[in-house]
Amino acid sequence: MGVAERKAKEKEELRALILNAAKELFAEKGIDQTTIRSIAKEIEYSVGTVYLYFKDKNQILHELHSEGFLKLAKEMRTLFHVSDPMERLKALGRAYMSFALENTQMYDLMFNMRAPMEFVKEQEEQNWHEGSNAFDALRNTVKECMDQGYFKGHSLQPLSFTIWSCVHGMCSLYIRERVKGATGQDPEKLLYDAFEDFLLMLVKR
Amino acid sequence: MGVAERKAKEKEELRALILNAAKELFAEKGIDQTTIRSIAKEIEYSVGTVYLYFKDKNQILHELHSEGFLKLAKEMRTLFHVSDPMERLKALGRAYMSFALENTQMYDLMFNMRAPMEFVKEQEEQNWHEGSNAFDALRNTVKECMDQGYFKGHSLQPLSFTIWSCVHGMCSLYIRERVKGATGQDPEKLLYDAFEDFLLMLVKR
DNA sequence: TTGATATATTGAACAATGTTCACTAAATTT
DNA sequence: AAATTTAGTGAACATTGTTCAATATATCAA
Repeated sequence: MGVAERKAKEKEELRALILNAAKELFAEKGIDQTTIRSIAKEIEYSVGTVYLYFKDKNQILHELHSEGFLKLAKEMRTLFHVSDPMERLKALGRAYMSFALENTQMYDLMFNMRAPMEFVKEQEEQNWHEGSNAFDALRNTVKECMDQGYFKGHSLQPLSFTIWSCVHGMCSLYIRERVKGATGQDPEKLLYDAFEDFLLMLVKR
Repeated sequence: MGVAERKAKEKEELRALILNAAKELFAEKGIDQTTIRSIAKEIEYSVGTVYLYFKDKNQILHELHSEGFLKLAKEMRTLFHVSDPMERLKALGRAYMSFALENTQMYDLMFNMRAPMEFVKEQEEQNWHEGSNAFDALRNTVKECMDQGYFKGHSLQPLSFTIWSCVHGMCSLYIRERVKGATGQDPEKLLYDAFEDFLLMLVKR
């Protein structure tokens, strides 16, 4: 038992080592530069070893994407004490956007890249937990706003999706470098201004 | 002159042949399957020939992306006869979304992929004509709406960007396969519902 | 302790990709 | 007809993700 236990722990450690190396390379150099070889080199193991702990690159990227959702959830959890739902909704949106701007590679992985979804598709239960949990949290807050009289004439599901889309769209256009070229303005400033503008739109009864 | 003229024409034809082959492969199989080799094979020339007409793959993808903008502009142009600016804005949004849903690979290339922007960056005048022209058209229509009393309290530039972001966000989440997993709903239906919901939001004075 | 067994790790090798370039073929000019 | 310019070729290179026979290390049984 002692041996098996220790072995399991060691396996876990090496697994975590690989993931952390991947995460660092990823945040530093972006996905294109994060090759299996570069990960192996970073932790001073061979490429083959990486494949003993992960089925393929998609799995590595999927696990990183899950860590990203954990981090995002953690940052958002601190906002659930805000009792006024509309204030909470605004704060959640701001937090979401800050997360995207401060973790561009990770955000891109979570919401734009194909790799994590390819991995999800290969699983038996093809459920994208991370996504549905996040969307549920948003929808719950929107629901509370509606209960307080906001969003008259709107429906919960489409409205929630619209809100998500809007903030995601801003972040995505920013990360994929479309903002500066199209608008001719400083992207970060425009993003913040547009977000505030969107809140204004939301709050109209 | 006759010779030089004919030669130039032949060059143009082969160039167009390459682009068309690329466009077809692209729409059919997606970007990953559109390799230089597959393009060369399609037109029955060697890989080397492709590189006589295009600097690199980024340039090919950039030209395709430009064709995409032409097509989108063409579809939108038919809507400029709508005199009521708010009606025109709605119609433009609908057309934009339809374009994205019916040309997913092309839309992805135009607004998500890195390749065309990499090419733009390498040019002397790093201006993203296609993007800024499209955004200008949107902004002009938004401006007209404001002149008619819509969007009180909003600013032109951030508001225009917000509108773009919202529709782009929906299309992007759809194309990158995040909608079904997160919302548990039929993506196409949700997109249309959410779009209508967004229009509702826009129109409130 | 030692030999047998099981587990862990390696890195050369493969296929696919974008890209280059010395070579050949064709067309044009002299 | 020869020389020159232009067009086209495809083998070769570097870089990917991925595999797998060979090797090394650790565990266990006697």
